[in-house]
Amino acid sequence: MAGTFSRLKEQEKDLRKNIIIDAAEKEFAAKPFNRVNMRDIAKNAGISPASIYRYFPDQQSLFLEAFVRGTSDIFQKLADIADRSNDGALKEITEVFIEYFTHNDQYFSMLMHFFLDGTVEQDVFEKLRALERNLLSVFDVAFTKMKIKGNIRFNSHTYFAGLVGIVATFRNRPDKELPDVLEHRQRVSSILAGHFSGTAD
Amino acid sequence: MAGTFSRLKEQEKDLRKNIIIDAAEKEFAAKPFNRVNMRDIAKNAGISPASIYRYFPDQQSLFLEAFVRGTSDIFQKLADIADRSNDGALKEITEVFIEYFTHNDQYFSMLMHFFLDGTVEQDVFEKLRALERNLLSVFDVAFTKMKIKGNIRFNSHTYFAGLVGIVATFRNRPDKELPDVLEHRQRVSSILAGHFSGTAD
DNA sequence: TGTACATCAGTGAACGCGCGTTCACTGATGTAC
DNA sequence: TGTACATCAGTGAACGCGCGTTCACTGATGTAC
Repeated sequence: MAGTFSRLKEQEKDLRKNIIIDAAEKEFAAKPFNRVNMRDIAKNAGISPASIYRYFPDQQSLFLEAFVRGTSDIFQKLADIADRSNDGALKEITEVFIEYFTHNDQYFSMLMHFFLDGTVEQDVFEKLRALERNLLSVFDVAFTKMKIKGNIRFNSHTYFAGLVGIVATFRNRPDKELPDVLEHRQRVSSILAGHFSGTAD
Repeated sequence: MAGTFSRLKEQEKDLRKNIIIDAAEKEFAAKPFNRVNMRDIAKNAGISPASIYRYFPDQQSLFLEAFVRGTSDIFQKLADIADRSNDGALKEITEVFIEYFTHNDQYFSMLMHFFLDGTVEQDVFEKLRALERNLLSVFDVAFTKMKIKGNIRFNSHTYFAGLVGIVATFRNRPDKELPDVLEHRQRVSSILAGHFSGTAD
């Protein structure tokens, strides 16, 4: 059957795509986002640079797919926490968010890059917007359960922006190791959570 | 007198430095930060690219000096507002901050670049840290006057991060014009201010 | 079972561009005597 | 007042590197008959 056959071929192609994304992720984990390049990804995947272009139209698409695949687990996890809790579990969501992006800074840098760069293509942009909406709705759930005063969605926006700002502002430095950065971010974000819970600390 | 003479020469040199910084600022205002280059700055200043290197050791130093000069007024203004107020004037500080960085996105992008890049040199980094401390102390003054509960400096950190996140997260888009972005940022930041004032809205 | 042809993954090398920075040089101005 | 020399701003052209992407080609596998 031609149908089954071409479906098989599609699956094989997807497998090979995933190998390239694996390689990209390894590169992202090994060095700062802005120094990851196609040659190194190819080398890491054991293929030639030109081959990548059989699977991805350009670099940006590859990066986006890596980002989406790499962050889907954590976004799902955050959604689950919010859904299952009675009180919104804002503190836990916050901690998990901070913990994840502290240990996976590559995705945070990528996100900031997409936000700040201004040269992202339309369809890439749309996909990111969809992701952002998903994430915001996690906070919507939390704030709804918390019965927060005022407009839910605006509060979600504000809170999300706050978390992004915390990760953007407190970063690795010559004198600061990762555990210290994590601790500081957790402390500061718990202050933020406190202000949004009505129980300042 | 050799003293006076060489002082005059120093002044002239500073004047010429400032002409280059003027040109850099014009470039920053005209296009996204990451597309500003030395050739265009030189062209804008009416000199050759090589000449810039008589006044600045490298691009990063020029950018930093442009940033410091370009933002010193607004930082001073924010400090004044906090100092002169009785209640800390958090709302006004917030509005001015958001308004400035919405209309001078080049400096915000530059700041984010310095934060996220990771390849900034030690002395550049130190100068930015000093600037950040200055800005944080503005919020310290405000929160002290507001008699906020908890650690003052940590609250300043949190609040500053929140504002940074708001500017980083809500940006110009194909479908969003500058006034809309400003309005949204103001609305969201006033929610943030509300949570830090104990009067949620 | 064999032959001509199509399809497609894969490749090394090269293209092309942007861009920070340096080079080797010119020309004006100041200084020593 | 004149001459040799030092200093320094300024320059056009080139260097050098990184890097995304494309080119022209090979070789394996599938298809038609």
